Amino acid sequence: MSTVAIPRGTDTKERLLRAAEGIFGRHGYAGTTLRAVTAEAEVNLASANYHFGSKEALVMEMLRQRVAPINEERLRLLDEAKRKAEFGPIPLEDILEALIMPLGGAARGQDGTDLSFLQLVGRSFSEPAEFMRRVHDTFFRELAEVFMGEIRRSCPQATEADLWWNLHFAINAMLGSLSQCRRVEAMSNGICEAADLDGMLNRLVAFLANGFQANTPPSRTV
Amino acid sequence: MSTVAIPRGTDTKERLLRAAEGIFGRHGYAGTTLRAVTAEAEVNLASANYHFGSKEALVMEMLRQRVAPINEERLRLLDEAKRKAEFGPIPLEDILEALIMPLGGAARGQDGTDLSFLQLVGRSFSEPAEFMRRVHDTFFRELAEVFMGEIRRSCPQATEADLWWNLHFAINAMLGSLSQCRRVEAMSNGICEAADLDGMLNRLVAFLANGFQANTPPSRTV
DNA sequence: ATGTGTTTAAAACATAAGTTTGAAAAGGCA
DNA sequence: TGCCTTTTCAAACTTATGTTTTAAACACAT
Repeated sequence: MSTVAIPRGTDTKERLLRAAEGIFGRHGYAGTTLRAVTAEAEVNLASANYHFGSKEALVMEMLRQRVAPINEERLRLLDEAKRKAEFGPIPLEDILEALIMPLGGAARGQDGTDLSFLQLVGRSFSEPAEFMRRVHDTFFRELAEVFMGEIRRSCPQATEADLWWNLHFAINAMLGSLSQCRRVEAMSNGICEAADLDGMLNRLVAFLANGFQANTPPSRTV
Repeated sequence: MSTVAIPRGTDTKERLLRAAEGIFGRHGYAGTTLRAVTAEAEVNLASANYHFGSKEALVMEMLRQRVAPINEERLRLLDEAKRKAEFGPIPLEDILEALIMPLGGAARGQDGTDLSFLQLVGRSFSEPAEFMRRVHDTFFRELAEVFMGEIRRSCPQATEADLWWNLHFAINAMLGSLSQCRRVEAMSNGICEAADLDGMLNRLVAFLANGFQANTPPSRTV
């Protein structure tokens, strides 16, 4: 049932964060019970509240530690692409790569690929819990603005509405597809392999880069 | 807090299904409590178990009643497109329209556009609850096969892996984007309007049709 | 060694939620 | 009307879960 056991000797706070990560990824916020987390972490139930104050605070801290480095890497890659483009418009594909590829790096732990981490990121977006919305605003609103700035420069012919809609589609395709990547294996009867992270991410980037080139046609009746 | 009140006179079973619909859409499966549902339906708490046997059965029945007509409409549109193409390969855009447009019709109730219905559909995909996975397999596995059959005929040059991955991206973009369509309004500071259902769906179809044309490039290192 | 602040432990508490129960009310039919 | 079935209702039951409490164990400086 559980994933790789958390090594003994690790201090309690760290063990809690690690256990929360796996359980949140697999079962979502509501399904993350402190009893399950403390059991997997092999620590006492009360220690969760002792160290973090509340379940919300524990999950928030876990997300912060996991998401912050990814966003830093995203901005770093975006900056790198900017310099590569000599501060002119960045090719859209490079922008999307900067957004997407850091997720691959983060999912590749020391003990192989951890797909439940991708679920975790996806859930942080789709969770209905009210406080998760705040979480997301905290971590992603500013990032979206920065990326939108570059996208705008790269697609001068598109309207603002076009760009925001396309970014919306891209973000949701990214989070949904990665979060649910196990499903494509089942659907395709094993032809697609989610464990091939690079393959998956490259396909995703190509798909979204193409999608972005859609100049939205005028509304038509269906 | 609640949406439009459910008209009195409606029989209990119907009231429960309608209330469950709105609450499930807004708060997900775990957040759908029988107490909240029966309160919104203005019926007694015990009636949920009396009429449906369990919370799972109530939600399942609600989903069945909502999803089944959509899938029928999807197959009808696909068939229509097939005949329009004189039983040759169907244009990819038409296939995607058959998949997506019925969601718009379903979200347009008698009292205006009901965006929470789109959330409902999206959640039925992303919910971590184990039984929701079964729900989904029940309703969508066969549908995916049928659509894949047509997609395959329309893209003879692509590999099976290409097609399944692209379909995966498209489905997740569709469900995620529609489910979270409120967010694009916030992100764009009101430039994008989710209430304009036709506009949103047309943009989505265009985006995905373009994305599908991505011939996945060979894996490259990043 | 002793005292002090920190961490862990077991148990209890309070609340929320799915379900069950038994009686009352409503509906239908001879 | 009288009888039977179906439905509604209020209340209780059971379990799950976040949180708190109190004491013991521990770490470490004096």
